[in-house]
Amino acid sequence: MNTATFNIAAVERDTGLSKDVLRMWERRYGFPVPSRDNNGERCYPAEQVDRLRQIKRLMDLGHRPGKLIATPAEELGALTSRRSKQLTTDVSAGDGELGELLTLIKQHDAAAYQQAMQQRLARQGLQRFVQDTVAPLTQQVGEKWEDGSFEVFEEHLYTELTKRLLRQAIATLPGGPRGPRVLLTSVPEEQHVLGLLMVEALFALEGAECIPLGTQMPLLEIGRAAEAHQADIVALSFSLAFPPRQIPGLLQQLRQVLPENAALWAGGCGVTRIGKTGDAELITTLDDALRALASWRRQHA
Amino acid sequence: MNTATFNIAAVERDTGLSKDVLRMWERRYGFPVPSRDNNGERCYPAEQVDRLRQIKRLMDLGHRPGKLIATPAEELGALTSRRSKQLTTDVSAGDGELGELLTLIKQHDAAAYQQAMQQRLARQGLQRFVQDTVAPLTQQVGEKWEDGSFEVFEEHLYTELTKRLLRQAIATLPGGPRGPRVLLTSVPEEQHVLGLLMVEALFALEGAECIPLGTQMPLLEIGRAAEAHQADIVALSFSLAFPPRQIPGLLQQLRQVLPENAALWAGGCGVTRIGKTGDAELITTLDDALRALASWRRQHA
DNA sequence: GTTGCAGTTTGTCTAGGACAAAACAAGTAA
DNA sequence: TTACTTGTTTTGTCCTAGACAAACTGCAAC
Repeated sequence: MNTATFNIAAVERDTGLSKDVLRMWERRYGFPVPSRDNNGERCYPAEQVDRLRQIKRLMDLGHRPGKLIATPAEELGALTSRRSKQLTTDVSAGDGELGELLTLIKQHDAAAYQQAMQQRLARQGLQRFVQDTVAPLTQQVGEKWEDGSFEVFEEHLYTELTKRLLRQAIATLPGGPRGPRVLLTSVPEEQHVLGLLMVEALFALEGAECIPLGTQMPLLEIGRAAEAHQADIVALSFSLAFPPRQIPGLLQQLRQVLPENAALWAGGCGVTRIGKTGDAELITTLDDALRALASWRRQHA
Repeated sequence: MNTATFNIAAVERDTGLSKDVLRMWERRYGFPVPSRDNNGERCYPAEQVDRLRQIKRLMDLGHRPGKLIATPAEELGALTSRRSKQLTTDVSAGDGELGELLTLIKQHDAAAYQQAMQQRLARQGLQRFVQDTVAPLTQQVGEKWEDGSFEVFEEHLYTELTKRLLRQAIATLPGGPRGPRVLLTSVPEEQHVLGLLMVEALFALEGAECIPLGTQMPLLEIGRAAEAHQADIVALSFSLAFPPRQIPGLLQQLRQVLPENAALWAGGCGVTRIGKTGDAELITTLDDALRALASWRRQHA
């Protein structure tokens, strides 16, 4: 089976590599080399799509395409595991329980995972649950995915179940009449929402009024929403997969459509890769976010 | 303000119109006509981006670009309201309470909306809540958005809050050891999840075992997930915004990577616009979904 | 009505060229 | 050693312009 072939649009959808890039690589590196259909259009076999996704994964980790494409398939796996093992060990060493949670996901046992997490939440309280469980767990799932020991769909399952837990926990919190009004969202193309939910949980605990708008808001709409909700802070999230080149321009454009008195905060792993900018405050960790909130309150006391 | 200009990538992000289409329209229809920067690259002013989004909205409704672009801006609004008013009236006439819920969203009063919905859920029970409240409400929000009386961010707020309610309700249901195992997800580029959640709620009520994988799964990964979870049914959702041309090929490819004995169901407004296919069962309404489930059970009794 | 057939509209693909921004390497200064 | 500057290579994105197939329209015949 798996004799299906993919046209260039399908490959773009499935790998996240733009058509331009796919054609450019073919021209420059001689990979991928799809066959052609009757109209002379590219037909990618499934195996090339898989390899492309693996390469994209490594690129998001900081590797460069020229080298990856030159590397034979067998060595690709080795590349990653070497790099992320050192990361994984010092994170997971401290808390073997996280490993058990990961195992439940790996076994696709949704019910057991949810139960274990519920218990943890009850034991730790929401703040520590977010900081000591969800955050490192997400980190590790990311690493497992990077080194290939988690499939994409396993990461999706983790994300989906964890989203539900966090949302449920947030729903039980009282609305915060106290702190600033924080509008939480992400730009189009950026679909990762776990980071936003973690921040929302922490902010809601601090009594801030969070307005979750989900992901993928067009820039002009973010501006309108900020105005309509009279938001004090607009918080955006960028994941590692988001093209870093676009971020600075994007923040600049957003700054221009936002009300003067609204603060713009940009967080997530994606912003660690860009330099400082005058348009937005960059927030790289959950602690940073709490610090930023405290600092905002001091300035607006 | 709003003197910011957008490059072609930003416009693609914000409107959902591909770079190819943007350039083609410029060539053919003479709109949009962006200015150029020092490198000769296109710079779109904010107002053109807004008009493009409006046009895209109407296209998703079935209008054709050639005519829309020829229509002056003032008339665009009229086009839509005329078309959807007749729809709205016969839906909302029966239940004025839905109007109140819409008003709460329009006033951006998240807390009051959530409370009202919680009450409704308690009163109606989950099944009727989904079928008689969430489904028509979603329909109406879509129409309000189409005719411009809802902003995008208001639709997002509705979606986000309603997602939370449904997920919370689903979480309280016991896992179903009885029915088929249903894997719920959507393909990359398809981010709408409310429809999937509604189906999940109904199926979970029927005792089926639902495996929610969130949205945007690459095709090959859907195949792997179906195998790993031993899914009996793979249920996909397509919204109106999803390019209809891609759907048939996509279902065909998916059918090829799916285990033989797994059924493939495709639902959502998006599939109403494509013809019958041998690769998947098309499901256009929530009732259809329940019928399909009952039918599956009869065949596998 | 609806079925079939031309004609028109529309999106997507193709090709290759150009260029700027990012990443790297090497050399120099503290 | 570290920290900074400089030149070079790598890489993605944008550009133009042409071709074609699929989808839709309108008209005619049944």
